[in-house]
Amino acid sequence: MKASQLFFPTLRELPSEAEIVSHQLLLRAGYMRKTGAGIYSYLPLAVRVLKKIEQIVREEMNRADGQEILMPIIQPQELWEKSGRWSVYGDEMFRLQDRHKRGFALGPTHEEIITTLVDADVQSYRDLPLMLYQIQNKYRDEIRPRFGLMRGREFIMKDLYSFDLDEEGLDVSYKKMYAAYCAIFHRLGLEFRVVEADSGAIGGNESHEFVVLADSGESVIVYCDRCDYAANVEKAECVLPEPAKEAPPLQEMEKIHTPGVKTIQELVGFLGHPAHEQAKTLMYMADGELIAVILRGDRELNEIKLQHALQASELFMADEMTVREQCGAGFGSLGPVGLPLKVYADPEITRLYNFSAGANQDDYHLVNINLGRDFIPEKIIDVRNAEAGDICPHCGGTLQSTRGIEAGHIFKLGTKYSDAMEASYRDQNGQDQPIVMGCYGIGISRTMAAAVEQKNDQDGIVWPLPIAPYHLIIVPVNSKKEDQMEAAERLYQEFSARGVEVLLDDRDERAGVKFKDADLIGIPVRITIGPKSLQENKVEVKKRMDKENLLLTLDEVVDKVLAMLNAE
RNA sequence: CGGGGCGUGGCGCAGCUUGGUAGCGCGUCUGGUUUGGGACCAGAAAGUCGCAGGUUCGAAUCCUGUCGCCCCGACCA
Repeated sequence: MKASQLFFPTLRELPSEAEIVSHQLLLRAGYMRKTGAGIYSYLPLAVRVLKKIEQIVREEMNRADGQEILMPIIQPQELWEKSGRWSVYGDEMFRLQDRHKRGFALGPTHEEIITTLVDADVQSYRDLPLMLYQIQNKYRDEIRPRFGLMRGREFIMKDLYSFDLDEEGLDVSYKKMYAAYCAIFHRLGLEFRVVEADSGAIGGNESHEFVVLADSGESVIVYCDRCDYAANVEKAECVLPEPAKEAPPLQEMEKIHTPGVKTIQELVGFLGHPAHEQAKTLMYMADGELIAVILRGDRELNEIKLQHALQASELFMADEMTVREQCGAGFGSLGPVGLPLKVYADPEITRLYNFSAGANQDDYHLVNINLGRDFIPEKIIDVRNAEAGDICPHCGGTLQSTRGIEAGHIFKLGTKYSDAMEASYRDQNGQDQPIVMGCYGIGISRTMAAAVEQKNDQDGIVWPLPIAPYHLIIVPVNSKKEDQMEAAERLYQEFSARGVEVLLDDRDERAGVKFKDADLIGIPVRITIGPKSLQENKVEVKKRMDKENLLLTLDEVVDKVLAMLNAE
């Protein structure tokens, strides 16, 4: 491709709307433009990257016995009513009507369609197992789309669904997909981790996330420094350390006047007790009932764990009015002692002695509180987020923490949808059995953004070779010099003939502009053809991340660069 | 949905408090000089100041409404 023909409008200045680096660079480097909030148009360079990601995904899905299909984006309301999700899915689903006022949804996911499809045409145990997938746009009316492609309202996704006879079959399919996903992210050239994840509202009993590591990522994960354990902080089990041999003597509980002290930090200053010797009291409405949750002052509550532990279908933080009515004090003065409600305590509270917390009276706190003596929780439940420094639940090692972007997520669904959609097969004994399902997604467009987020520097994007829009860019320093252009054309032809995807920067621009653009759009290897070296029949080769040029003769450069690319 | 911010040539912004000629940088076009890390000179085109009402002799500027965008939160998984 000639750069003079390529539509890649690069910007010299940062677009004001972009906050994170992948968003900024994809706009600046001319990969995409915003069409609306969370809706983007992809320009030629982005399409090349997306197609490459899709192709890698497709190859691995096919290798794992997946078969590609394509389902409609527009989905009839009746299918969603059958699964019960038309009313449950809420505002996140784009809904529309046709001229006859029939309801439709823009597909946020395709369980309903595919289960219906499979139900109609899979009748015998002989037809299973089956794995079907598609690569297609998804639509979710996010409350707040943000960060460019990270959370869009329209995005490209690969979704595969597995259909098995039973749980054992599902295990096999799940393992296949797990392996295929590892292969995919490895081939994409990205650093990633597989983490145990919460399966959330989708249900099922096993789930893993594939997280592309990047400091700006929204997912926080912990991983063990000794074994291969890794988990989303929301899922990671928290392990209590061995108790101290001897509990310290219990001090007498005392009420302290603490005017104006509302936060843990303020109390640290006031009492001199560190946060981990205090208890934090959080108030939640769980299915309409006000409850209190106690955890160590320096910890964070994990609402998902709480919701699971309480088996609550509806859970949200209580408002101060309700709290004040029932507890006699506002936020910042609450504590477990004497609360007329169900109190749930994190296990760590059982290891706290003589700790402090609110007194349920404004401007007062209690010190030397002890569980068992001063209050008895309804239940001890693990409800905090895991953190770096925690004990690994598998091997006892120490957990480290890092951030990343959830690019893939695999779930065991079980029979949730096959029950709802009545998708069954006839077994060997002539009995109808529900099909056991799994679903497996990769955000293709999000993966592109995640790659940029992980691979960039001051000058722009640094694509891993497997997903770079072009492998190589040839830059004649001065496009008006015939000898330079001749050499450039010759190399362009030779590389192209050998299967290398080459961009030839034949634009009538100064060298500086060409270099800046080449770096910005992130082409892995650059060949520069300049007057001095060309006199010696040589050209310069430079990898995107290298500082130094390599001088090679025109005769050897093709083989050498091919070897370099193959080594990547 | 709550809080905050922003809408002014293609992009980034100033002007608004105190109403009176729409401005700067980048980009674009023409000509010339240049040509190894975002060149220089000269000239040019391009803006219903988001939209709709209102106040006023006069509105980018003041008032009301509305639409859109960005950030934080809640929500979702």
